[in-house]
Amino acid sequence: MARPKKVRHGDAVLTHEHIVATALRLADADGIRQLSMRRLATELDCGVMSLYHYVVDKEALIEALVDQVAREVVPPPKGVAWREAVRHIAEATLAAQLRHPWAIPVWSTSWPGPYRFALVEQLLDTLAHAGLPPDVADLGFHALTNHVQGFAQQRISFGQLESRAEVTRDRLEAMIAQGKFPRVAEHVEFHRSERSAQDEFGFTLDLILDGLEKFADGEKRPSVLRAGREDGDSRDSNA
Amino acid sequence: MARPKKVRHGDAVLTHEHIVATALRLADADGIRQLSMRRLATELDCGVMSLYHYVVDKEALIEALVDQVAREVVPPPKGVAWREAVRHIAEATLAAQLRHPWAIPVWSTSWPGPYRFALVEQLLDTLAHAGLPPDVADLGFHALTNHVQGFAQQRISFGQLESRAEVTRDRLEAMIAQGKFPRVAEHVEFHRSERSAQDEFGFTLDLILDGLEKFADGEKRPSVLRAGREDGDSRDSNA
DNA sequence: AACATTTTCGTGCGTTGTACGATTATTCAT
DNA sequence: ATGAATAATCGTACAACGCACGAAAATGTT
Repeated sequence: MARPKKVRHGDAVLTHEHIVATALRLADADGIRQLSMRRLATELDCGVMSLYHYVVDKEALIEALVDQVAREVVPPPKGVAWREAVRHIAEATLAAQLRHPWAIPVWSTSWPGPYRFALVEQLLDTLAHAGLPPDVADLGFHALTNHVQGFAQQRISFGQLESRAEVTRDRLEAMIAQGKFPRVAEHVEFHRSERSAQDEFGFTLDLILDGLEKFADGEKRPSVLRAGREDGDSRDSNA
Repeated sequence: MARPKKVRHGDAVLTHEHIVATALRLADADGIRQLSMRRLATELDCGVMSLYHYVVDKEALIEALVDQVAREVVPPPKGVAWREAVRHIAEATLAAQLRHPWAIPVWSTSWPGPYRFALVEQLLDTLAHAGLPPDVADLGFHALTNHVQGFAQQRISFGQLESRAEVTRDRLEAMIAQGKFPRVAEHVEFHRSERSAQDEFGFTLDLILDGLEKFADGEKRPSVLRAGREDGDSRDSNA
């Protein structure tokens, strides 16, 4: 009978929000690889299995974490032009991802939660009001999100390559020192230089937006795409 | 003294190539999540720790696996125009990734091996001969690779969403059924329709290439980028 | 007071990567 | 041929993981 008397160890009440918030803190601090259910339970001062009353499994937990990051993306002000709205969404999403680098690799992999759904809806809706043919809007959506996602990924990869992690850096230096990859060497040099501190993100963003805008209001027709869905923008948000 | 006599169980000789080839087969068959050192050793009919004589750790193994995928990308024929060369590289890379879907999430995450380095070099070199300002080439490189990577990612995500995995599909249906995301519903419908069977990949690829081409041979200057690196294409492959 | 429901969590199972050191096979100098 | 050095193989063991199961406690209801 030498059982511990109290069953609830922690002082605070255990809730979904509290669990997710704590997990988010741990992920921000030590990365997502260091986040285990055991560590999370220890941090929350509760038993491991208690967590499973609020979260079906670890995957669902991570989904919730990513969704919290998506939640940080503040929507653009109402009434701005579509290009500005898109730019706002893209930049805000990038910023949120860079604030939580661990989320970047899982962003596209994990199932989207409600906040990420809302974010997608927002971007799609913005593009739908841009006067683009529906097909172009659908494809443009992916072009834009791919840019954001890829840029974030590249940033952290190069970032952790440059800062610490001598092993990684030495490996790059060794590869370049072979002399077999002069263009890669130049490219790395470009990223190290101040030139690349310019608005790289905006450059490619504008490139995509310019490309899309050409299709606005019948100015140009998508050549590689078959005709279809000519209804235009008939359906509104509450139709 | 009841020790097993033979130490080498398998018949074939254990080499790095053999290990990587077998691991690749297992990954293709059951996905990378099912690939464990133990399973690999079992398949090779050797002890688990024997693997570590040829591979420093599992991460290095996976790097080698991804590099094998990069190896499958055949270079474009010599002498073709730069746009065709870029298109070739992009399409071949996409095809290789889709042949090994498990590699897609790890492609950007894992350290690049020699074959992926060569692939990067190839694309950079192609862009360097396109008459683009160096900065534009460097940024265009990322725009292109992000498109390939993102497209591949989206393809497998949507693919495994549509085929089996009823759970996942039901979750999407439930989200849409809420009626809060009409644009997402349309977008999913677009991807399900025949329209999206068109050359979506090429459309966005052309969009990027068109955008880049405007900067060729001084036709246009990058506006958001500060001047710099005006040397143009002075350095050749063997300078 | 008695019961039902929700919340908590200890125990244990199966699996993972890999550190350590022993064993065996191979090569080479003598 | 013989011994020593080197390379290759692998059994054992450890710490960590996600989580299934079912018991215990807390809380709510009547």
